[in-house]
Amino acid sequence: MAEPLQTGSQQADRPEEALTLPKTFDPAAVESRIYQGWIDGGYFGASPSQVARGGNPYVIVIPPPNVTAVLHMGHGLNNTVQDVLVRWRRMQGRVALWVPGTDHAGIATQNVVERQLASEGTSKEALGRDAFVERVWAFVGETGDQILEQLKAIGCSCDWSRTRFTLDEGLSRAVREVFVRLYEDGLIYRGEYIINWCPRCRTALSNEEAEGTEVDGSLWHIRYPIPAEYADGASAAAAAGAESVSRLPDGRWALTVSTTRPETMLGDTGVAVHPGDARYQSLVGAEAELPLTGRRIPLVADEYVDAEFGTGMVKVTPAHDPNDFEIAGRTGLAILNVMTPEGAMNDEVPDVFRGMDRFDARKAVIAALEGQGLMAGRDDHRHSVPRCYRCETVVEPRLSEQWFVRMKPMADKALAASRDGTVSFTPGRWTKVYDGWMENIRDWCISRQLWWGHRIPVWYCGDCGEFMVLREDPTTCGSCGSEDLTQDPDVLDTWFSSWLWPMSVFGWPEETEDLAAFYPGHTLVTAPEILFFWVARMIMSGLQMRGEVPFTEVYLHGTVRDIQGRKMSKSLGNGIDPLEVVSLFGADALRFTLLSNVGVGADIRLDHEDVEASFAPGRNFVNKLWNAGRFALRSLGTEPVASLDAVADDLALEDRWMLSRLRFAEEKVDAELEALRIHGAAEALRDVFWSELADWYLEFVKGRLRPEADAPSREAARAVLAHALDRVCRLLHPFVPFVTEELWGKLPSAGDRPEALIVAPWPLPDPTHEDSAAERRFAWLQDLIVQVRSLRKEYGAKEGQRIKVHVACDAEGEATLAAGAESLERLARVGTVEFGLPPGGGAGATAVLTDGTQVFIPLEGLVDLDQERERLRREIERLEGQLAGTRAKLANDAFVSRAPEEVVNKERLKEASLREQIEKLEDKRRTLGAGTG
RNA sequence: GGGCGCGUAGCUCAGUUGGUUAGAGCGCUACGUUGACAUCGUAGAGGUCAGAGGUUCGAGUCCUCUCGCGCCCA
Repeated sequence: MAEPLQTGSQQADRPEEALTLPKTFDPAAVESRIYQGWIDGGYFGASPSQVARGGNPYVIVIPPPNVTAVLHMGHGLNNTVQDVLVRWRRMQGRVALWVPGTDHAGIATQNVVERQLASEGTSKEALGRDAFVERVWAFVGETGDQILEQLKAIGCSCDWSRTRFTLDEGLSRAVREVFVRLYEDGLIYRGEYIINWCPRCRTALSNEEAEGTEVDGSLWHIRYPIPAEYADGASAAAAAGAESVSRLPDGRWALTVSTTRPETMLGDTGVAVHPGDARYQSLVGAEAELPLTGRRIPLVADEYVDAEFGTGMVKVTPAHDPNDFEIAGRTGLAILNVMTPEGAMNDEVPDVFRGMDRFDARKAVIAALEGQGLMAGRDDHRHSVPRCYRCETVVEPRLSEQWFVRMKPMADKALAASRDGTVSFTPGRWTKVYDGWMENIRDWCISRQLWWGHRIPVWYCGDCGEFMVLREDPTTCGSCGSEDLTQDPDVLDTWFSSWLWPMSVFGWPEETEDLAAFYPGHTLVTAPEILFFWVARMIMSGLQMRGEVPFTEVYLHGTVRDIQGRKMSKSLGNGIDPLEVVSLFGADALRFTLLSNVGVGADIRLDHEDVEASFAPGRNFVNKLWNAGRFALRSLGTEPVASLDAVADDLALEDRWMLSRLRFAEEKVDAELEALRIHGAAEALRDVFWSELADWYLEFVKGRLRPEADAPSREAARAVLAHALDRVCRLLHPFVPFVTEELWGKLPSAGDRPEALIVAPWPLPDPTHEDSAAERRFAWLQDLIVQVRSLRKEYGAKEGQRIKVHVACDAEGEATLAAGAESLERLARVGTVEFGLPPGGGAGATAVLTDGTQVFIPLEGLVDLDQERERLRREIERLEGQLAGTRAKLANDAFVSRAPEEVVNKERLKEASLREQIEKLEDKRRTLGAGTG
């Protein structure tokens, strides 16, 4: 049953039943109702007209999750952080807009559907391209918005009316526009180079998509015989110290090369040494016999070779290694591709290896070489093997014709934007990582041999051989008029559309009102893993296409890990499903747990085997908040609450203290959020709500809230309590939106207020509430109470036992105590308070506060005099330890003369305070007599 | 090989420009069901701030090195 959000106008006659809340907050019962209320209120939306009317926009675009994705804890963290920022800015009055959407995720999505087809006994080839793409669309149509629905469950306040998908028509137009424009500007080119090839996905990958993984592998040493006619050169080289040149058992000369991938030797077309390497001078220009193939390959000189590494001689496989490809380009070595797109050996290799998978071929080649006595040995070798970031198949460097983006010109601009602070990174250390990547930028291979994605807008003419790069599909060849046109079969890298996301979601390349109002945006929140893939490229495209960075601050949060520090992943089975957490403890508990853990850029550890313990902090916090609200509602009753102004003259010490602490928290939370220190804000909120409001203020005012209490005092307490809870709800709303909205809606308030907390104004610190005198005096009272409690406990006073307390303090203390006696009595279970120490001492326990106030508790029958003497001795010893440290500082001329005046003064005050405390404790100890202590 | 980061209580982590008695949550110990909350309260135990040098009147904080761990790029 949908119950509308509480509104300000309903405040006047709050029904009695609203005062009784269930003992624990039941998230399941209220979350969907609250969320629907926000939707119905239209609070998530933002329109350009608001900006046109002078509104100040605040824009976040979501890192679009894959259409195939289901929500994991990483998404949970990422989106919770974004929601905090957006809700905070919205309450500040900004035109806050958070644009949601999904990414078509070329390889990932295609893989999922291909697996489906395989399980049905068919394949994409059997279906044909068009039918396959249709099938993927159907799949996306079914499950594509699943993850966005899940975001609603954790409270995300995205403008759902603006949901975008990277394959939407408008966004596709943006992709095509950029491709054509960059081509026209000479920044896109087609060429035949070594690219990273995934033999399983059968597509090219960018350098960023080939992830290096360290493995303990092998370095094989293979001997290539040297034909007899070069024996003189070989013998000269050996004499010159070339260790890799030696004789085989049959007397032939041979040279030794090393490789981690023996199977590639079948594609060798040469051997190279450094031109300055004297050892091999006599062999440059000679030839070697390539084993197993019957081919002869030349020995060439090239600067690339490191004479110091290994034997200083390398085998060259131009079609299967990027460096070797470059060597071939410079030296004219032949280029021989020996593998199929699937990663098997092709027809260029001897019969026995043909059709063999590359890893089988490796074993076969090794065995064959051993059989011929040409395997010189093997060393353990730890090295990096690139794997496909989508399927983890070992990537094969492969010579092929692809489309590339020339990155250098764009990188220069993007680097400048970081250098001059136009865009900033939090934590700051990522700036260097970003700069480093920009400085060493490499061209971006953007074509993918997939069917799911943005088709490359290039057409080839079957008649004249020309090709065209076009914004609109052509019908005839621009050169010869032929209608025999074929579009490039490949699609573009998914990131080639996501790098436009901050512009394309607003309609670019059209100059829309949205674009004018909401571009550039402000904060980008994501994980460092996609700094290069996505963040860096968005900055480049923004600058290139519109001359402006797409956002000004980048917040890079940590990774969610398990208790052992392993990244949560499906394959490890160590993940925690955010939706499970929501159903168990509620969205607020999930959020607060994550948020109070996001130290800037630090990883978050959660125990997947004990979800309850992991999310207890958030759940407990929400429960505490709920119960404080429950108590307040009951105490405040149904009568109207006065404004703070109206009760200004009746404020008690604790009222002034609470207002002063609130003012501090308001300032602190805001400052922490500005600096993107989310956990700092969460901590400040916990402090003010739990440690101050709940632990102290509520306990202090309980008496004053009773119906029989003195009316002016009661009204003041009611006003301050209502105000404090209102402020705490507002400050907490971005963090725990559901429970605060629910509670706030039921709270009484002094005047009219907005219809919902989500759009209530963010609290501005009221400087008139700052009250250092109240803070000092209240702190004294707190100290007194804690000391009494501590002494009670020390001597085992029963909880229910009302004790008598003597307090010897100054006039201010007496005044404070006179007003706060009731609280002291209740909070420390005190029966009577007497000023001044009892004449003649007597059996009891003593404590001294930092200002010299003496607290004496006569505890007949409880206090053991020896125990008390021992306790006093330890206390004096502790204080003397501190005093010694302070005196040493003050005795140091260098400290007194060089440290700032205030630091020295502080030390002097500390010394006096310590001395006074020690003296009083010593006095007390003397009156207890020598005893045995 | 190059770069970045981390090492603070049993565990997970804060500690913002050097200046307090180094903090929080969880866990632990003792007591407690006083009409908000046992998803709680009160009191407490627990730290050579990885180690060694250095700068400074003063170092968890700045510098150098060592040890251990992680990540990124080649």
